[in-house]
Amino acid sequence: MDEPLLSSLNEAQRQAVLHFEGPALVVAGAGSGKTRTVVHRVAYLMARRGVFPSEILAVTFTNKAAEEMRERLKAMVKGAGEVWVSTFHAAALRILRVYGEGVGLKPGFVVYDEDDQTALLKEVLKELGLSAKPGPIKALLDRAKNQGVAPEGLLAELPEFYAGLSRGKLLDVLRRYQEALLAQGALDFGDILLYALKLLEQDPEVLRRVRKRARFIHVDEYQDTNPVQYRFTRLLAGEEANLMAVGDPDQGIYSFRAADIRNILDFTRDYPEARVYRLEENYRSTEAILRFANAVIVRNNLRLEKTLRPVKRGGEPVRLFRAGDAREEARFVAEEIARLGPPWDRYAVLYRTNAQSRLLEQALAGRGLPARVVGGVGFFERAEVKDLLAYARLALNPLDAVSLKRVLNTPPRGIGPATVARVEALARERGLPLLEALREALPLLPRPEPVRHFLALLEELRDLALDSAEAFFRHLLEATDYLAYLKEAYPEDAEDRLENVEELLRAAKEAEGLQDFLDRVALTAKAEEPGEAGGKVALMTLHNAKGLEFPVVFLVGVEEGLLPHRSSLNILEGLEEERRLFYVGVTRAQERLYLAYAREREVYGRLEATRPSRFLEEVEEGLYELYDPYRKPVPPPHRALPGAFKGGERVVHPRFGPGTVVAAAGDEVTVHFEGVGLKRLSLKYADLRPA
DNA sequence: ACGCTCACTGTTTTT
DNA sequence: CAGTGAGCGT
Repeated sequence: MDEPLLSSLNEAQRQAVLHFEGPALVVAGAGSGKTRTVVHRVAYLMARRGVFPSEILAVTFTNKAAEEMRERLKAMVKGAGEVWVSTFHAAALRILRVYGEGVGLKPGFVVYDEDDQTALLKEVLKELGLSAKPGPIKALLDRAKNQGVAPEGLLAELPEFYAGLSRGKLLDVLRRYQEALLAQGALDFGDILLYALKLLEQDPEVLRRVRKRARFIHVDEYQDTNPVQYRFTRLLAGEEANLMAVGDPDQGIYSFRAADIRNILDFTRDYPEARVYRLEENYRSTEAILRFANAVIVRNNLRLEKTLRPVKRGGEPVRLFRAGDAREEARFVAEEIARLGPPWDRYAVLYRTNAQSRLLEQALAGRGLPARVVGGVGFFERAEVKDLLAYARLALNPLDAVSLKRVLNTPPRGIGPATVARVEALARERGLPLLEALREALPLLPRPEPVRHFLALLEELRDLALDSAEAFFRHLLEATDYLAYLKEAYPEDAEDRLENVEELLRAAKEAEGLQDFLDRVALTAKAEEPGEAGGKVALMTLHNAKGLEFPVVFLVGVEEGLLPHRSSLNILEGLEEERRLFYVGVTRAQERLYLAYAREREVYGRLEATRPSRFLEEVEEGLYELYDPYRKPVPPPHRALPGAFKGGERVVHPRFGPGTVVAAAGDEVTVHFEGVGLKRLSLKYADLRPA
């Protein structure tokens, strides 16, 4: 590394970069050059301190962040390719792939995603003859795993009946779930870290080896670590504790995932030797934006005192737009973007909940503005992609019953519920894995051919599983005639789905092998989907926006109930986290920041009056201004109410377009839409307006 | 065994 | 309203 590179840093950054051994806490405000500092520090360790790249670990929060760090390191210092840069989960999974048998994992174990987890939970409930909602149980399970406590420990805090089950029954479910999971060679997301931690705790030899590979540790976004990650880090750091924790307590927004900002607040207590470095000089945002941001976050109590100092003086004022409803809010965003002009990837629209994206998408599309939604329904969660992945997992792990059931009759091959019931009964009776039972059941079936066929297919796939991931999928598509099935089963949107399959193949090409591919997929967040080039307006939740920056940011839905979200209000410190979320959104903006709220908004399809967010009231008036350049000449016709029609009236529906009322009876209206046909609508729900 | 229609349910955020 | 699951008709 060149000395001039060091001189390109500010004083605080330089101090942090020069830190050598022992623990360090880098309190890095938004836009203060955090990644830059870590990258320089790693480079400095290698170039000036004689540390081998193979002794350095850098943990990031997302794969995307890991990738970026890897790239920047490679560009700066030779040999950086050997630095271990990874997310917590990817690091843990890697450890488990190598040493997992030590904690009872089967080779070729698979990682279940949320859907699989829910599917298994449903199975268990069915098996135990209980009717309960899987959702809350899953939440409980996740919480226990993220906190690293046995489910019994959490149970005590719950009401006697939770999710419609007594404590005893609930415990049965949780135990049976874990048992089933392990029996079929699967881990759920929470297990990954938990098992890795267990492994390091109980096997000194493994710990020694991993420590050798992680003599100097960096943890990014330390404020988002949960108790398991905390213990994992602490154990790995050991006595030497060459640990650099980097983060910002003001940006801790993952408590629902059991992240605890106390981990960063208490760092100097946990590591009394720690040196503290504060990066408060902000290179990202204008002074106007930062003054607003500082005014927001200063209201929090649970923080380390910190004030961001702008490098960019002055700037456009922060602007607030007050819309009548969400549609108008969306229209404002679209019109303002259109007015300011391309390039479109300068803009981001941020919101609290995914449900808010729809209207925004529509409004942007209506103005012909290209947009991409980051997150939402993830690529790897689409049915056709999940089908193919299920085949792959099954090929690597024949014990995986969830995947087996998914593909058993997809594409349809004549294996129906009757057969499944029979096979499951046999499996239970004889204590066999499902696939074994399928084989054993052959002589007992009235129509064994389809099953025999399926078993032969699996054999074939098992051999192919060792090939490249791409070759595997190509063969799979051929052997199952899957594309033809897609066209037949989804005549409406077969094209999109075929495109998704293409995308899967493209992604598979990048992987080292099938196992590697599946691991990557399991650890890839929705927000990091493949494809999706630039040149588009970015739409995403505030959570997804963390770590990103945009010249122009629209932060919409700044309302009571939404931001702060209503669900946070009865949670201790929930309000502070909502404020941090707002702060994160605000600090994404480089040049211009727009805030917006709507006076009424649809919730569950019901219209509700709203109030502006208390966060706005907390900020002094002078730090933002009202903005309304599009005073509309004619207010849009209001939604039709029951009794508004007799028949013959012209109306407009957001999806079906213009139409004519054919018949009306109270709330029920029948409308003929041009080019669509007759539709029966309920005025209570349908957004039907007089034309 | 398959596909369709009908009712129900749910929205906080995601590695 | 939209997405999902259950039940029915073929």
